[in-house]
Amino acid sequence: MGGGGAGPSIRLVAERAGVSAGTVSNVLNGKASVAPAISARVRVAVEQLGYFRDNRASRLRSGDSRLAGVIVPDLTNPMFAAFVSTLEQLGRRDGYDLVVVSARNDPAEEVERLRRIREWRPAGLIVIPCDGALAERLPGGPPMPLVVADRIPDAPRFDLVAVDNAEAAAAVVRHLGVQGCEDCLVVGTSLAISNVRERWEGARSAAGNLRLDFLAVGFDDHAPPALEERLRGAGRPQALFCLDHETTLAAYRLLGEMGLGAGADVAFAGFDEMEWMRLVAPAVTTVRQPVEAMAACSWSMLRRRMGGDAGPPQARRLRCAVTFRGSTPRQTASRSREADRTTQGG
Amino acid sequence: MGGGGAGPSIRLVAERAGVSAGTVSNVLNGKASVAPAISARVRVAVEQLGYFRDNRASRLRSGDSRLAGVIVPDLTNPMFAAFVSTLEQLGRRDGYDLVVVSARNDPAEEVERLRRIREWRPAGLIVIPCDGALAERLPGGPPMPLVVADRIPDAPRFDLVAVDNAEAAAAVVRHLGVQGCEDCLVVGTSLAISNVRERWEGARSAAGNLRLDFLAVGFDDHAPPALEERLRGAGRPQALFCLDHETTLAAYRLLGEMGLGAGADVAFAGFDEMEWMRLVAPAVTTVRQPVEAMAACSWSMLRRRMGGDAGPPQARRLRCAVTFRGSTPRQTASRSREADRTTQGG
DNA sequence: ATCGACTCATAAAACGTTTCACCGCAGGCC
DNA sequence: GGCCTGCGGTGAAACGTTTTATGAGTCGAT
Repeated sequence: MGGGGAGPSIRLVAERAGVSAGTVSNVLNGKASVAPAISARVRVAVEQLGYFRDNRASRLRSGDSRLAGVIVPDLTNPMFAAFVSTLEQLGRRDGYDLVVVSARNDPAEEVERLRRIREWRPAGLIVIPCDGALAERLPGGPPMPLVVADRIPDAPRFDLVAVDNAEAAAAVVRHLGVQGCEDCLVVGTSLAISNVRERWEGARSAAGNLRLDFLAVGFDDHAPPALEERLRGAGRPQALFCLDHETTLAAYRLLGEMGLGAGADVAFAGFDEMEWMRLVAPAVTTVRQPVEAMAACSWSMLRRRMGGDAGPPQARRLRCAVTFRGSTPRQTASRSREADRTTQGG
Repeated sequence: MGGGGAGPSIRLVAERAGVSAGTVSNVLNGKASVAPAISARVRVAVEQLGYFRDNRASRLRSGDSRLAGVIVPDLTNPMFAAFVSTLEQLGRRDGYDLVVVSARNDPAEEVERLRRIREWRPAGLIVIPCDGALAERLPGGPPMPLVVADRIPDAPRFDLVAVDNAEAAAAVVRHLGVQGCEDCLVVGTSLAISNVRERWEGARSAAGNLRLDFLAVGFDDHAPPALEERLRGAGRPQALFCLDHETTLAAYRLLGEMGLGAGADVAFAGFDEMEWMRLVAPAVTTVRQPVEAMAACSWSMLRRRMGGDAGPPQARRLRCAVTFRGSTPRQTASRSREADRTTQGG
């Protein structure tokens, strides 16, 4: 006995309590009514043997999966970590086990993870895709409840939860304009990510007579040379606006290494508020995404789907909060100096 | 037939390919040799039906679990996130699925998570306990391969991977002494956590004639009032040394809110290097823990246990790196001023 | 021609659980 | 006493897979 896995089986418990296996199951799951005396005997046997259920058999037999998969592009990104952490709490509250995996920003790994998760027969999936295009390279099988969060796949066949990227970016750009900025370099990892694309378009739509220029710097460059070049010398823009977590961090670090002061030498704004942005001086103007709300919204949508709702795909947009801080100061005094320097633009 | 979970069963594939279920299994797992013609037919059928294995049945039947559980106190702590992320990569490399859960710094939740994970019959567990005492309130059952990381349970019955806490803290304290500090307030969440305890003891052992004082501030206080009181007014210590991630962040934020400059008004050092510590001015002196190495070490120890090794528990200590930066400056010039202010201490 | 050895495929058993059909039995009612 | 109605328990089937014992067939050597 003892079997492959450790631990006693339900049959052993049944034998010890002098009842049948079905009765033990009924006691443990409360599905059918059991006489108090028997129930007590069973509980004692469970306690004595240290029995605990084998979910593999349990979930196999009862088609009820009570398992949900979560895939994020990168667990070390604090935003995604918060997302997962919130989901975990919600899942637990509703009696679901969560399988959390990170795709490490690699579409190939994403699809591989999806394959493996699927083999556990989850009741639903919440995915933050690492690439807009690859979100629909989902394994073919039967459609499974699926919520796509944060980043929008190219084909809108799924339930969707995201933030109001364009509006948030527009707010930042408008602010820069009001502060007197004349030109701004907008930086992001890649326009292949829907977030970055939407933010860039939102920024452009609100540019007014602020000159905008976009630069894609990719993921793994800590000090992107292309960016460094743009910040060096006479052509340096008055403002720098970073469209995602990675870029914001990399650019701010680069500014420091180049001896440029955020706010003083270059106005600086970014996405994805993190604690340090309030700790530095001057503090950094950022867009704060409502991660917890996004997680909660994703979970409730997924629950509805797992409950059997088969309506058409829904999309929800959550509003971001922009906090203006010292890193995007009024450009009055410095503008003349800057204008002098950037004669090439005139 | 579709059954409870979605997707076709292995029997359907077998029927379609005109073979038996066992043969399909053999083709898919390569355990026994199958004639090339049959193998091809089976693969075609698999492809056409979109078959994929049901791990619940698979792992149930073959006792092989190929599943490992990971429990950390808090996924939003970047150190633990990095730990998990590394583990995930290693697990995948070795063909293991990982179940990752966070205990949210709550021992009760930790034990509840452990219970639930256990029901999936994992082959092993890697735990960063949220509390030294509660690590051995493990569910009773049969002993399972288990590696405890980062924090040391009170009873050393398990394999253990941790860092050289005492030595790292001692290095920081020695540095403070050399810089001319006379008194230092040491802050940590709780001495119930072995890390904090070891660091505090290491600090004390290296104090020399530097006066040390310890303050426990708990977890959820963003601006711990007790700490604020100690930093206000005449009794303010010359140096502040924070013994863990949470405290370092909270204390640094508090300094800012109080208008005190780290380095200028109070020498400041902390544990758990994070990116912003290099971004602020002056940069923060910190102890960097080798998280990735800790994860790799945990995994290799667990693999050995899962492979059947039943030797006595082993313990490994990894070395931390201390980076001295501007937040712990030489106190020569300012010491006289400070001494003037802290007349009560003279 | 017979035997042994080897290769492949099959049918059935097993894993641990839940569910389903069934049955004994007590009690109330006619 | 016969009959219906529930209650509370049982044995067996089922979930989808892997494994094991078995057997059918081929080939080469005696």
